[in-house]
Amino acid sequence: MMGEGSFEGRWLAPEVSGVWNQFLTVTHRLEQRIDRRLQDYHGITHTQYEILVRLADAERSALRMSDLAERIVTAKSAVTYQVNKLADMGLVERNKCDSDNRGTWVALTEPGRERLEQAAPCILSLVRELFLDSINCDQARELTKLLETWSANLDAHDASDRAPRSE
Amino acid sequence: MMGEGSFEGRWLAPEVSGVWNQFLTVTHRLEQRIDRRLQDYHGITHTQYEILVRLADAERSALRMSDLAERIVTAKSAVTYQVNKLADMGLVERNKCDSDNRGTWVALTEPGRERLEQAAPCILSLVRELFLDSINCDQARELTKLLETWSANLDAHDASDRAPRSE
DNA sequence: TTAAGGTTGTTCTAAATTGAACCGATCCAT
DNA sequence: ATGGATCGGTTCAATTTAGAACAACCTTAA
Repeated sequence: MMGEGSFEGRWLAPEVSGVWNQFLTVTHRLEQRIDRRLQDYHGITHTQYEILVRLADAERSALRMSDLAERIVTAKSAVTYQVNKLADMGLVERNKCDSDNRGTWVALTEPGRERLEQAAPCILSLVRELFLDSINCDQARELTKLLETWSANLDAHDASDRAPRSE
Repeated sequence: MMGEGSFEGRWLAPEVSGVWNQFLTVTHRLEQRIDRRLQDYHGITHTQYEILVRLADAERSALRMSDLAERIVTAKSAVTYQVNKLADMGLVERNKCDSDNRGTWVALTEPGRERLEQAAPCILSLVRELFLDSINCDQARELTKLLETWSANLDAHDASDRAPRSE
């Protein structure tokens, strides 16, 4: 009734399914920790922080809404919501786009940059402490390779998604 | 103004910060994909699926609310909410706890087990396709080690959290 | 020019998640 | 025992998110 590959109630070799479970658990816990740290000490959520980071990394410290949505991997409506909040806080600025009247540029303001520069060291030290410091060079290389593979898998899966019954 | 270790607008060596960014992106995309697949084909969310999995893996296919909350890494109130929904769907059953009158046992029902056995192969094949198949044995070992380290880091950080100014 | 089709971003609604407040029940010192 | 702390779970309000519907705009091809 459980199909082949069953190991007394599991559907994956235990050591393998363990990796996946722990992966889920660890990622949840990491995000939770960062979120709490940001809210407690810097008054912004992780999503908002990610927006500030992406903006700071961008060309003229500005991005289009859709770009932003793609980079932080959320729905467009969520970006609208959060950008509005950030704009209310004065950390971000909305400007019309000249070349395309539909578009909006979101730009980091000076207070926004300051807030980011305040928060970043705090968060990065947390990321180091929890995540990066435990990785040696070989492992970093290996992990990078894995992440690229997973990313490519997702891209491939994206493509095949348009034709649902391609298997 | 940006502290030491600044690389033209970044606050971490580029290759290192890249790992973290991609880690965030990949985990989001993975979860998104699994969530969509579950909702489209099996009418449950990822959270609900995780609850069913944990129950199926548990002793007598039952767990206490708090246990459940800890295992799926969410707030207790979210568990109450989701268990109620699952109970309404008939996939799960709530029972009073004999030894502790405050407690509630959540148990997988027969329909619950059936639903899980329907969904699991679908999800596991997706997990394999996107995540596991790209990993060879060495990498799996390495990844397992990393996950355990991260987990331990989080535990340690938990402990030091009670004394906020322990640094 | 214009109509068709795709893109950009917002709005609206429903769902999910969190954290705080809360209530019984339990535990443990005295 | 009994009073105070703690635990297990629910309830409630506030925040966040996704998705669908929508309006405005752009592009292209006839």
